[in-house]
Amino acid sequence: MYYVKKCAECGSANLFVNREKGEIICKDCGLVIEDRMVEFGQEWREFEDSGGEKRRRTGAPMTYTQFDQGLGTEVGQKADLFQLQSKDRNKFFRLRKWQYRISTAIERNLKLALAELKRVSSYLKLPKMVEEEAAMIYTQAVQRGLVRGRSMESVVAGALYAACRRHEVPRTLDELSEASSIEKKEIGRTYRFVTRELGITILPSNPADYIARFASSLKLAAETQSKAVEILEKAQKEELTSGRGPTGIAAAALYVAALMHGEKRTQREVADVAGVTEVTIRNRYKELLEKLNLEKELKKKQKLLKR
DNA sequence: AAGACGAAAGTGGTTGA
DNA sequence: TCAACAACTTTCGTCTT
Repeated sequence: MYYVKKCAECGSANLFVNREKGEIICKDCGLVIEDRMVEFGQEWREFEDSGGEKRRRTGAPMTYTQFDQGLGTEVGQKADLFQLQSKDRNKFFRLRKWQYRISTAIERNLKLALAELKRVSSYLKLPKMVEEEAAMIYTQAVQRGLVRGRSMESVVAGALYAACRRHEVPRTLDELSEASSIEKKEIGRTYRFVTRELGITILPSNPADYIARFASSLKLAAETQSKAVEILEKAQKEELTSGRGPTGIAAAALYVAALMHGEKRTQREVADVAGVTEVTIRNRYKELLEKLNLEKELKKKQKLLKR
């Protein structure tokens, strides 16, 4: 659907469409081809329910997509967008006058919020799609009055965090916190609240998603990276990953993988980039060695490396 | 001296009555 | 709403390289 037929990376036509997540994934190389499949089943239904019959096809959902597409464009065009949006709303508040005040308030809020969102997003070097998704989530949150009683910034941060998770480019709460100067727990709270209220389903984040970023911070070879992922897969099977912090597991897997490939990093170094403590790495590391029988493999490699 | 290891106590969040 | 609980952190002493 949506006209994507081939993988941009390897040209394969072997694609997997995940409607729920709005993604197309190449089965051969794993590239996620983002398309504008803005299909949030649950939210749309919500709007259909409250928006009346006429708006069913062309109402609120269109606004999102227009808004969404416009996000990626230049500032000059942004004004048009807001006009469009208010134009769209005009129809609505002809019927209900009081809506006027709310919608202008929403627009004002949105302008500020999107500026903040952009700032944080560029600070974290997030992909455009994530930024747009976050904007969409934020827009919905505002329209549903979820910002009331919370600071705008914290909702922005929460929306960004959610968008990151949905796109499997996870940033830790710590990173979001640093970028937005909102407390970690506050972001977590609004994140949970917003996703619950909007009915956004988020897959539990996968430790493997962190590997690439951590590995490059540590300047580890690609080999080591894939070894770490391999270890992670085994760990999943042994149910070592459930309930534990994904970053800790990712860090431990990387640590082991680095040892095996003679690219030794100290626990401290790994712990720092992963944002966990050495103790956590040690615990995970111990579990990994025990449960996956990596001990002999590790010793063998190390003996080899000594010579 | 630096890193690895592990015990013990403390913190923040989840869960279930 | 509160207490029990698991995961994680902090701190610190000891062992290893």
